[in-house]
Amino acid sequence: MTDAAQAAKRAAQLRSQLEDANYRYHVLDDPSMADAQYDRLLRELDELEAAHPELVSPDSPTQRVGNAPSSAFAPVRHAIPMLSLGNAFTDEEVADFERRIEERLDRSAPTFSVEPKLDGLAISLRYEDGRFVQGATRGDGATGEDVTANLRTVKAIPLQLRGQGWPQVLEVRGEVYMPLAAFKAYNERALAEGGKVLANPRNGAAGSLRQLDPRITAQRPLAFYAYAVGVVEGYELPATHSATLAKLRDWGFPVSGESQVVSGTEGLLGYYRRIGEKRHALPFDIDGVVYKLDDYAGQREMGFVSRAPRWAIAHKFPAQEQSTTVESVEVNVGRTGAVTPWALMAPVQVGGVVVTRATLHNADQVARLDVRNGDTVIVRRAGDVIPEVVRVVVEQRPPGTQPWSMPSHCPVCGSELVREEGEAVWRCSGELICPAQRKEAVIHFASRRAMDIEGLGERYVEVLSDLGYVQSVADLYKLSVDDLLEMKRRADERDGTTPETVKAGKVASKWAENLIEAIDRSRATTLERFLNALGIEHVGESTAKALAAWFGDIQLIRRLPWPLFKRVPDIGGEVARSLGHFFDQAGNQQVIDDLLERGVRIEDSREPSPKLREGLDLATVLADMEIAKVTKVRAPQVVATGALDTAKPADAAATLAASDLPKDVIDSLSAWLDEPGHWALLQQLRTALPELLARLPAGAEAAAGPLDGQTAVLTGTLSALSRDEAKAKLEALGAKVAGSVSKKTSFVVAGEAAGSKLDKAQELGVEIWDEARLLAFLEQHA
DNA sequence: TAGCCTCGAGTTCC
DNA sequence: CTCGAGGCTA
Repeated sequence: MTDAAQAAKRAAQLRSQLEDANYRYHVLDDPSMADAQYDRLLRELDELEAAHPELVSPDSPTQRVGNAPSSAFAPVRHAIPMLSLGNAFTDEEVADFERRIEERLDRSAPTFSVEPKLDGLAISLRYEDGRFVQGATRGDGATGEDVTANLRTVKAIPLQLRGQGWPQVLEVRGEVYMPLAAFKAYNERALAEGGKVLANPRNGAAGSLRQLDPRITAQRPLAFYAYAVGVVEGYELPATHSATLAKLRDWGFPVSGESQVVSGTEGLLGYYRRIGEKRHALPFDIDGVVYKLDDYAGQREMGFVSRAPRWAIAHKFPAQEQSTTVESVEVNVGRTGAVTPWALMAPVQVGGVVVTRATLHNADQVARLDVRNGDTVIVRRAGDVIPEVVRVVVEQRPPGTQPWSMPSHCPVCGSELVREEGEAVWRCSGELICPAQRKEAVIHFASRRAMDIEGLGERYVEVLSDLGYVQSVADLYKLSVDDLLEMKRRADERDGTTPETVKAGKVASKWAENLIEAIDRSRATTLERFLNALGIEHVGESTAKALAAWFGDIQLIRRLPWPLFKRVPDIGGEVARSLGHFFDQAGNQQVIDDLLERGVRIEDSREPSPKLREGLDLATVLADMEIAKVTKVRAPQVVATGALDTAKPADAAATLAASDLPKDVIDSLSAWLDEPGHWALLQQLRTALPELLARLPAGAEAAAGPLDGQTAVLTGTLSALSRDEAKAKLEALGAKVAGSVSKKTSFVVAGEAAGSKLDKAQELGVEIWDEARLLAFLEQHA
């Protein structure tokens, strides 16, 4: 055999191996070859073709890396037009579609071939004698663009048909798309390398096919599914669409594994529901499902209306992404004074609900998106719930707009807005004088997880606050039924809505009585709720619970020098200082006094926890205070000098100077002691420490629970008990209940419709309990 | 000091 | 649900 003949034989062998690997990977979803081996064979073929240029053919796998750029896309006329489909959005419309077919064909419950509708780009592929010769976009349906060179780079598209007995001429229609995982990976890499990221998988796929340089297309992770045929010559197709799909698969085309055959309206809607539920688990974006009458005879009989077939329809999911216009960018002032910008938009349906507003988080986010008044924006419901502005359509920006900027003063109270070094949020400096902050504080105070005043929502707090009835949260406990009725009258007067009927009067007084009763019920509370209700910065539910468990008593907590808060696990310098700052303010102490005076009772006061004993000494606390140079090692040495037991700062400084401590320690401590308030804080600590120690019960630890040291996470909806109840019961058995899954999670309790947390648990191999298992466990350890 | 894990805070709509 | 930031740990 000649050298050239041998090379030709080897090249043919390599091509067949590589195409086979492609087929197994993209069509059968059953890879037979490691990526590295694939690359090795491809390189060998490439070298072989370089040495023997006569061996290069357009259907060689080496050509998938893309050829040099072409200048434009030639128009391609579709001999059989690429149809568009009619849309159905409701069950009703699907039923109508099915009924029309039943009536016209005089059949009951006809059979349909159904499949997901991929959100990609429709294309047509032409094969002559089994070889891929031309690929075109859909275009307007009659004429598309020749993108053959780009399509050659898509590995899921066979360059040569498999098996035997295929038509002499075959046009295959299908969708080019970008799998979600590949899209994500591509963007991550692009971001890391400073390249351009793709906006979404659909645009990514469309943009990739319109690249003039196929070598760029080759870099994009595109995939393909076949769903129909166009021109077929020299071949008799099977009688049904579903059988044709099976043929396409045999010939080497990927066909959606989700396609099925169902019958009647019920079959169609059932399929729609099943796919809808699976939608987020699918590895690609879909925007609905497609129903096609399965038998070709029936299709011919049904015919067409204008451009769309009567025998097929797309049943669309409610759109998850929509465009709308920004009417204005407004700001909101929260409980902590955080000023958050949000967009007021023209109402638009997104994922089945009407959206008019979306948060923009903070000034940085507005700048990043560059949202301006009048802009057209793309809105999406993040995690299917919360509306979010994805991006601005800059091409549609009206002329003469200015970038948005954060106002310099609070829109509610006029105080200056300030931003802490290194923080993202701007805050209103008005604190307690800002009506917005006061209002939010009251709403938080009354909320379910705080004092739980039923019926006191945002609406009423707003009026109570505006009309001056409630300045501080303690004022709530001064309100009478008459106050509320008068307030309501004034509010109605203000709004100009006053139907003064006897009935309205009765309804109003019943409302007032109920609210007063709810306020009264809230007087009996727990320390945890009370602490949470105060609205101390950085102190939410979880921290409030820890404080309650460790210190047990509000009278102790409200007078504790701040470094002692750091004795509690999960409380560090920031939170401890925040607590100290809050209780240092006379106004806040007054509010606590007022609340207790007006009948608020903390019903679970108890001794501080004996676990505190460890570390309740001056040296440990001193090390906690984050004084420069006074470390864990140095603090005991400082205490040993006795300098802190002296009567005046000057004495302390003298004692320190006389000690054998390093000079830098002495200097930094002396400087610290010179600052206002620090000496006083030290004196407080010296009295508080022994007092606290004396209050600690000598008793042993509580009995061990069966879930001690375990962390549980709840997700989905439980049926027998609420999430809060489940949480409380698990905690009673010693477990910690966290909000998110990590590798530290001991087990995840998954109820109905569990979402991303369940996925995460599976990914990390965390143990998963269903509700039955939880109930059985609780039962057993009751 | 970086890199988890959590918690807090703000948010939308029914 | 998401983002930002605090606390803890290797």
